Amino acid sequence: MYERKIIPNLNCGLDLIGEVLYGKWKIRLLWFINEGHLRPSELQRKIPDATRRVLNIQLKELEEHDLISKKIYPVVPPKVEYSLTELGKTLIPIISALGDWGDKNEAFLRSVILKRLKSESQ
Amino acid sequence: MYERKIIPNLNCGLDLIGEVLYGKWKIRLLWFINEGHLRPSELQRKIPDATRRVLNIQLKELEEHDLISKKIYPVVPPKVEYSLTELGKTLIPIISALGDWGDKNEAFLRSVILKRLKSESQ
DNA sequence: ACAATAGGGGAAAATTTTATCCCTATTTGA
DNA sequence: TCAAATAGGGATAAAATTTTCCCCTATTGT
Repeated sequence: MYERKIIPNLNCGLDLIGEVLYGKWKIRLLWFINEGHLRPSELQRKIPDATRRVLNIQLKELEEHDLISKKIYPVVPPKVEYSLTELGKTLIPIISALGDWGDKNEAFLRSVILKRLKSESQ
Repeated sequence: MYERKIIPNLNCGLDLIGEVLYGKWKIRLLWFINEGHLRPSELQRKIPDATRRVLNIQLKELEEHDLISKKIYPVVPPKVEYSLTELGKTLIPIISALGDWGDKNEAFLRSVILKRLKSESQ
């Protein structure tokens, strides 16, 4: 596992939530788990742009930060189900607000983001 | 400027907001600008852990995404003031909710984050 | 025997982000 | 005359994250 060389700041609430939510796929993982897609393979289907590997890594981090919990069923082939912890559930309204904001401003955001990407590659 | 090789997905609201808020200091920048710290040097004092350089870069991105606007006063020494755009202002309640969540769970979050950092470097 | 299924992980490469260092310019004050 | 304040940028290095590639487990069904 990668060992950080720069110790993160944990001064304020924003630092703390940043530390547990920073990760390209984490918010989506929480969202889809909340929607009932509990198994790793389902999550992979919902997030096809991420590789299995990253999803595993980010799921593990979410678990270590106690936002989700993992249940392993002792069957073959293996079955695993994730679920939100109580703490994780309290994030859902916030994630929902984030998604709503993005949806509401969808057209505008898409245009400014694309404009910037184009000017980058001029 | 860095040119991305992987084109970001812009499918849903979460993708879009992620694209404009992803950046280590962006949320704090928006927050402090909202609090009335408008000038680059003030923002640097509020966020001493970031270098001038990164703040400039992230401020520019926020500006290109139309979350903040920049006013340059033609004086010497130079004076610059940022302010939230109407769109930027609509993010404040969400950022506030993020910070509140972090504050409310401060003790717990700090402990799980530190536990994970330690186990990393075992 | 062997593929399919469902889950997972190590190592290294690639990508992206952030940090460091060194420059520019102008005016005020010591 | 020289430092401080104020804002900014280029080049490069370092750090962090994500992706790619290949490997493993064990059982069931063909």
